[in-house]
Amino acid sequence: MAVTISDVAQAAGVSKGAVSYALNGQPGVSDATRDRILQAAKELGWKPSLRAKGLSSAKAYALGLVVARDPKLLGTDPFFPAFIAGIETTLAEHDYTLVLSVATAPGAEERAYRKLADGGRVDGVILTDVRHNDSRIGLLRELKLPAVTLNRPDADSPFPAVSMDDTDGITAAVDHLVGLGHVRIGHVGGAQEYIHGRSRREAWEAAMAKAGLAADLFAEADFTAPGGVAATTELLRRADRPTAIVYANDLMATSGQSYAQTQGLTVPGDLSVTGYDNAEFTQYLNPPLTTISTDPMLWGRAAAQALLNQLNGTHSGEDTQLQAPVLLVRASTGPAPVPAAGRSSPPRPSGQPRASSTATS
Amino acid sequence: MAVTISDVAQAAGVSKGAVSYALNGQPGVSDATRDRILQAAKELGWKPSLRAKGLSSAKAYALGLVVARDPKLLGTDPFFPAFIAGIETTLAEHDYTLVLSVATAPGAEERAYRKLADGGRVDGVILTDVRHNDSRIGLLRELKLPAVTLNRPDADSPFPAVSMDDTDGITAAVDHLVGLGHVRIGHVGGAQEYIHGRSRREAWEAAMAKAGLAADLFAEADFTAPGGVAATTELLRRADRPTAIVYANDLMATSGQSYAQTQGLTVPGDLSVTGYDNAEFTQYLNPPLTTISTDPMLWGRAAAQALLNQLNGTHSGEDTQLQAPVLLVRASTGPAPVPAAGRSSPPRPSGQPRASSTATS
DNA sequence: ATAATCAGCTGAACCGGTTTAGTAGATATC
DNA sequence: GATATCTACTAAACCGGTTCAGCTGATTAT
Repeated sequence: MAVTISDVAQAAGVSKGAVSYALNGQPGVSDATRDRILQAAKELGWKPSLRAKGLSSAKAYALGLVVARDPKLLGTDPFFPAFIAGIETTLAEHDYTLVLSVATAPGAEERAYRKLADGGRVDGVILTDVRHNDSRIGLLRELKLPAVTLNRPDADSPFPAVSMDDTDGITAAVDHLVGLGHVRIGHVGGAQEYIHGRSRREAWEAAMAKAGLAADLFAEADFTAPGGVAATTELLRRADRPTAIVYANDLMATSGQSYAQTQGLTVPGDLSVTGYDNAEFTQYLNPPLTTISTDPMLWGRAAAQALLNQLNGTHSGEDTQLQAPVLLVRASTGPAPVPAAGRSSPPRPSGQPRASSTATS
Repeated sequence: MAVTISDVAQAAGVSKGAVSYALNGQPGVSDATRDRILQAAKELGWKPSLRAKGLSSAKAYALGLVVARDPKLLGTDPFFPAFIAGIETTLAEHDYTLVLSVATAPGAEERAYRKLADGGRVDGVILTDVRHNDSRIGLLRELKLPAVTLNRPDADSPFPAVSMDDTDGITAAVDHLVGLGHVRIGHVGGAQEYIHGRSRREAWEAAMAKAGLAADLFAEADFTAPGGVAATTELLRRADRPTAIVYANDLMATSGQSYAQTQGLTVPGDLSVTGYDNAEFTQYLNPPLTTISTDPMLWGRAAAQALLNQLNGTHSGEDTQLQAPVLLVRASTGPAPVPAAGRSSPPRPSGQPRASSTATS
């Protein structure tokens, strides 16, 4: 087998304990001896066994992430890969690893958390996609598994939260559309079961109210592409159909925009569209999508850091608030269409940051 | 602390060893005693510590996956999430977990493998995105870390491979285009450093040769959207520019198609386009993308299974060959344009299934 | 009837670290 | 000069499982 602490101890002519002290920078060995031990360790190429370390120190040196999504949807969501990359950048500095669990079948999610907790495979977990009255926070409490949540749950939660407010982005999108002269601005929401589905809807409602507009063009969907089509269909069928739709994510915006086009509407001529997430492919759509650019990688970094802080006791007790995402204006939004009857002055695209190259004339 | 094997032993009135035998279904205890022990274990809610188990049995009960990609690209690639979900479905049955590592910085990849190997955090790894003369197989050999590779490396590899041949899909795409009357069929390849970048190119060349056509319209890209634009630009600038392009993945096809449209070409009127992967968003493009539908989830299942088989010694020694992906014909491919006699300007947008509302005129 | 075998169990060693209790020798204290 | 204190270390217990050697009492073979 591989070289163990005993081999190193023997080579350096000391006891196992001394090697342990030397390695971990603890007092109890003289500098001279420490150097000798470290030298021997290096020569033998000793890497302390994480398993043994974990057994005696009762730590797993791993964090867990359970992703509960339809794998079909998963593949389309740009959030997780970047988020995970962010987690990794933090973990790389603290020799922790990430244990990832994907729960696709119903009920698999709870089993996944139990699996991580039971054998002591992880020291804590990061909770994403927090739901309304999320049952997982009770579960984790029962399992005595430390955690951080992405955004603060609406139910009472003992866990620190790392939040990225989506209000500002949605507000900016609505304001942008209002500035373009739109008054019938719809919203295709994500599943309202998710708190980010809710908060985006509420942000839309608040922004509409602030502009003195009625927030009555709402259709709930489920963050999926087909869901986006269905919700868009519903909104466009209405007599007072919207001239602009704020979607709760890019995938729904993409499929909604595409659907509108197949119905003979031009984007943004007849319908302006905004997304959320800034998935890379959205800038290659036709037209490129105006969307809200989040930073999932930063979120991952911060979440992992918050969890590690909690584990080693340096948690501040405060929630972490990350910088709010910003609106990215592209060509899928344009001036509101002029009512066919009276050719009254259409609102000019006032001081747009970037020219909408595909604006209908 | 939690309940341990000793607690169970005491409760059942037996020794620790007996509990271990009973739990693992090994001989050495009578059925009656076994039942009594399992009963006691259940009542106490005992979950054997993975850490302790791992220490004595010298196993980590975890598999590793190192993903080395630009996080930007990662988020757009539908492959990994589904692939990981596939791995999970296998692991869920074998109480193993998945340790995921994302290496973004250069050099981080090797460090990631070493990190997984050194502490004994994983029992084996799955190698994706195999490269030409991949240095990782030597590294893993050195680290004595069992592995399986996705597709067989071109360098000599001691590890079993789980392969999904991409020849058939590309061949089908080319045949499809040939059947539509195309003769100038280009290929935008992925980075040729990757063996799947190469094999797709070779498949294209072979299919072209089979059809008696010259395979001279090749442009190498890097699987990214901007890369796809650059390669498409290059191909379309040529005097003998292609009437159809076979892209090595969906992302490049998406950006390439979008670029062609901004240049005034209609798809598929002037240019037919095929992708590879069947990312979900591709069916919501305008026009929906003809692509090759792979099954990353199945691949993940199979790869994890092959690795587990290798670990417990039941590996057959044979590579696993998965079912080849199939061509999915959508609206981005159509009949080859008839060469306009006198004019060199692009033909009129002929009967498009959906109007390209934003074509610059 | 005695030896050989075997099922069923126990006690202890072991995996590779951490940590505690204890000790020898040097230094400080009075 | 005797005692207390401190430094630098060692030996051993410990984490929670697995596994091996050995012991017992019953069954089978001769």
